[in-house]
Amino acid sequence: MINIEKIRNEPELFKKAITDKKVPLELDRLLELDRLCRDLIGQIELLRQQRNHISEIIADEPDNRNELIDKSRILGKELANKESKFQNLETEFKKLMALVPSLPLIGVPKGDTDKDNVEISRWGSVIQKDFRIKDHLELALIHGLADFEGARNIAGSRAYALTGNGALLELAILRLALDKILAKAFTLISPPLLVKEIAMFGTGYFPLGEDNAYELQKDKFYLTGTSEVGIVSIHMNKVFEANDLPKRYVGISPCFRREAGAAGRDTKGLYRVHQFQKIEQVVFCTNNDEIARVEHTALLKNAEEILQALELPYRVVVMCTAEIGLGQVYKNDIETWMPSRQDYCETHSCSSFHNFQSRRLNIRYRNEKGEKAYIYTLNNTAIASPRILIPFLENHQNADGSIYIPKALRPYLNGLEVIRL
RNA sequence: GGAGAGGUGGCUGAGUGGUCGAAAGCGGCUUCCUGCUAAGAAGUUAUACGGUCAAAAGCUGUAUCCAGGGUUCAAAUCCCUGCCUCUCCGCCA
Repeated sequence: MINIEKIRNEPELFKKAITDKKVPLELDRLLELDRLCRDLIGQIELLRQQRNHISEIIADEPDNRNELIDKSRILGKELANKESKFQNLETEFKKLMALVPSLPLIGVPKGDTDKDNVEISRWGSVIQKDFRIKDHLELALIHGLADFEGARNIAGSRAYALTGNGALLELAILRLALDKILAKAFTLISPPLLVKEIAMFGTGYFPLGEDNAYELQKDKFYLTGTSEVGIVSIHMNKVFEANDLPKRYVGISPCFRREAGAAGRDTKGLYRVHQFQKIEQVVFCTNNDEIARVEHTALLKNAEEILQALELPYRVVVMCTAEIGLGQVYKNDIETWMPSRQDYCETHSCSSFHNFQSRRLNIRYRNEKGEKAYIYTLNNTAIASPRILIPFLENHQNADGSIYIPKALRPYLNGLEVIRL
C-alpha cells in the first residue's frame, strides 16, 4: 500500500499517475473515505476511552456497580453502531488503496501503447539471410524439437512439449543463464509456486492481474507466473539488517499464465504459452533511489550478457507509462530479434518497484539510525524458455536447415556445434 | 485423510474473566564500581496510530498476547472459524 500521508499531501501527483498508468481508480473518493474514517475513528476512540474508564471503576466493586454496568452497556451499543459503520468505510478504503499506483520516475515516457516505448540501445547485427528463412515452428518440426499436436490434445491450446534436442537445448540455455548469474554472487532459490492470495497481492499481481493467474479453488492457492512472487513474498514481515543489503537472488521455476485478454493472439508456436521455464533475478536493497538505479542497471546488464553469450541481437527499450504496471516506477524490456516476425520482441522485463511491494508485504530493514524502513525491490528476467528458442532457432539457422550452436553454449551440450538434420 | 497438543514481548516462559501491555529469567541499553577483558550493582528496555508541543523529550488516548468473528458491562483468559507449528496413525513421489 502506498503511504496514505503522501497521497493526502500530494494528491495531484497520484492523480497524474492514475491517468498515465490508466488505473481504474477515483482518487477523490479515496480521499473522502480517508477523511470519513479518520473522523469516525476519533469518535470511536473517545467512546472506548469512556468505556475503559467505567470498566476500571466497576472492577473496584463500587456501590453503584449496576448503574455503571448499565451505562457501559449503552456506550457499548453506540460503539458497535459506529464500529460497523467504520468497518464498511474501511473495507472500501482498503479496496481503493490497493489500486493506488506507484509514481513513475522521471524519464518514463508518457504513452498509451507499446508504440510509445523508447529504444535506448541495440546490440548485435540483424543479418538478413540470403536464403528463405524457416520460422521456429518449421525448424522445430524438421528437427523434432517439439510436439504440439500431442500436447494440445491433452493440455489445450498453447500447449507444447519439448522433445529430444529441443528439451536439451532448453536445459542448456537455462543452465548457461543460471551460471552467468550465480557467478555474480546471487543466491539461488527454488521457491513455492503454489501460493496464497497474500503473495499475489503483496507482489502487486492482485487485484488487477487476477484474471491472469491460475487458481486452485479447492485449496485456495494460486500458481505463480514468475518465481519473483515466491522469492519476494517469503520475506513477508522480515526486518533485514542494513549490512544484509543488497540481497541478490536468482530464482528458477516453471511459470504459469492464463494469458487472459490475449485470446487468439500469438496462438501458434512457442511465443505465448501458458507454462514456461524462467530464471529470474530479484534484488532487495535499501530505500535509496540512486542505489536502486545502479542495481537496476546491473540486472539489465546481466541479462544482456546472457543474450550476448547466445549471440542473439537485441534492443533495450524504456517502457511508457501505460505499459509499466501498477507497482513499477521504471521498467525496461529487452526485445530480441525474431526473424519470422521481422521485429524485436519482448524476451526480458526489468522492473524497479521502490517500496511498492515491500510496503504491501511489510519487508523492512534497520537503517544506520536504527529505524525501520521499507526496502526497495527490483527484478529482471535472466532467461525465459521456450520463448527464447524462437530467436535462437531462427537466428542460428543455416541455409541447409541446420542450427548453429554458439560457442558459450557448447559446454552445456556435450560440445555439440551444430544441430544437423 | 484420521486422532491429539500447542501458538504470549528480541528470546525462554508465567498468566483461565476486571487490579494485565502483561510476572520471572535471558538478551539489549545507560550509569556506577572494580580494575584487566570478564565479573558485580542500580536503573532502563514492545509496536502502530492519534492528541499535546515550534520540534524533540515528556505526558496522554486508542489498538495490539497468530488472524477474523462471537459471548460479556468487561477477554491474553470463555466459544466458533481460519492459518501456522509439533506428535501419532494412514496414504504417497
